[in-house]
Amino acid sequence: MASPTPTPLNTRPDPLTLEVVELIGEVVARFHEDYEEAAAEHALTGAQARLLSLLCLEPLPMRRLAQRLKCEPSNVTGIVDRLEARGLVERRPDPADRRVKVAAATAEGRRVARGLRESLRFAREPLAGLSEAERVALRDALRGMLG
Amino acid sequence: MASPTPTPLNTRPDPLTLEVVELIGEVVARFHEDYEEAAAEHALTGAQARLLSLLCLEPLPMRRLAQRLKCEPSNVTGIVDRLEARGLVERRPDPADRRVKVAAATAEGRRVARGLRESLRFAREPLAGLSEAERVALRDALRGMLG
DNA sequence: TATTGTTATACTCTATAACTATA
DNA sequence: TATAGTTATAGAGTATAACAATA
Repeated sequence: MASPTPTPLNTRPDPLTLEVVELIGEVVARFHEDYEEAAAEHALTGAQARLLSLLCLEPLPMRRLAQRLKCEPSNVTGIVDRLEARGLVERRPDPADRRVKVAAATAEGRRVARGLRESLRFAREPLAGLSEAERVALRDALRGMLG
Repeated sequence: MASPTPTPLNTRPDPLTLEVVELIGEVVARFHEDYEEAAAEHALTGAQARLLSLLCLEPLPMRRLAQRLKCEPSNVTGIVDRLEARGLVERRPDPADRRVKVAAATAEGRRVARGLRESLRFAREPLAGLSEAERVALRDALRGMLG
């Protein structure tokens, strides 16, 4: 029997799906703008802000950091260098494996990261305009998208 | 009287809002990954892909292009240079103002942009997993967010 | 031998400032 | 004089390849 699934992968999406794609693109663009702007307010680049935020959750070896940021390990060296020069991050030896260097946020780094989170207006303000029911619907739809 | 508005700007967001913010961040990250990957499949950088996509909607003077991309006009010169070298974009004189150069996608540029759009899996596939009602709810919530 | 982090290199994107050709 | 586009310059992110230290 024919499947009732909406938007099969190899046919054209329906107008509703197209509009949602368009809207997601706009949200993504605004979110990014807002993130870069918030980072700049703290004299950080986007990459630096993302790395610092990751390290505020837990210290990570350089290699792992590269995996999380989805970039080459060689890039992480420079980003950590610049954050370390500002005292926001430090490199610690791993006693279990002397090849490994574990990057960790300093107290100052965590302070800056907190300020960064609080600067993120867009992710919060427009949400304030939604009713609780709308936010629940949005949450469920987003969960569904992320599988 | 106390306002019943959810998430006033200068207080901590409630857990629901926090989760939605988290989810939006993930969607944004995945969307971006997907976009960069699709661009790379066509030997384009993200910036080149965005500029080319804009020009497929309508030709634009360099200055306007910079405004749309939210970057300095001097950057647009290089991006258009690289796309022009590959025959995907061309610069046309503006008869009304000889200072202006209008950038336009070539037929080949439009072909590449079409392939690019079709490569954007993430924006479409996860949506296919949502019911029509969920997609409507998502659309309305996104519209609400964008004001 | 394999792995971790780094260095060296080259390219792109970015902003700033100075230049040119028009207006 | 003001504006459109460019050039020149410098900093940052990115990938690739080669390297040292360690496993």
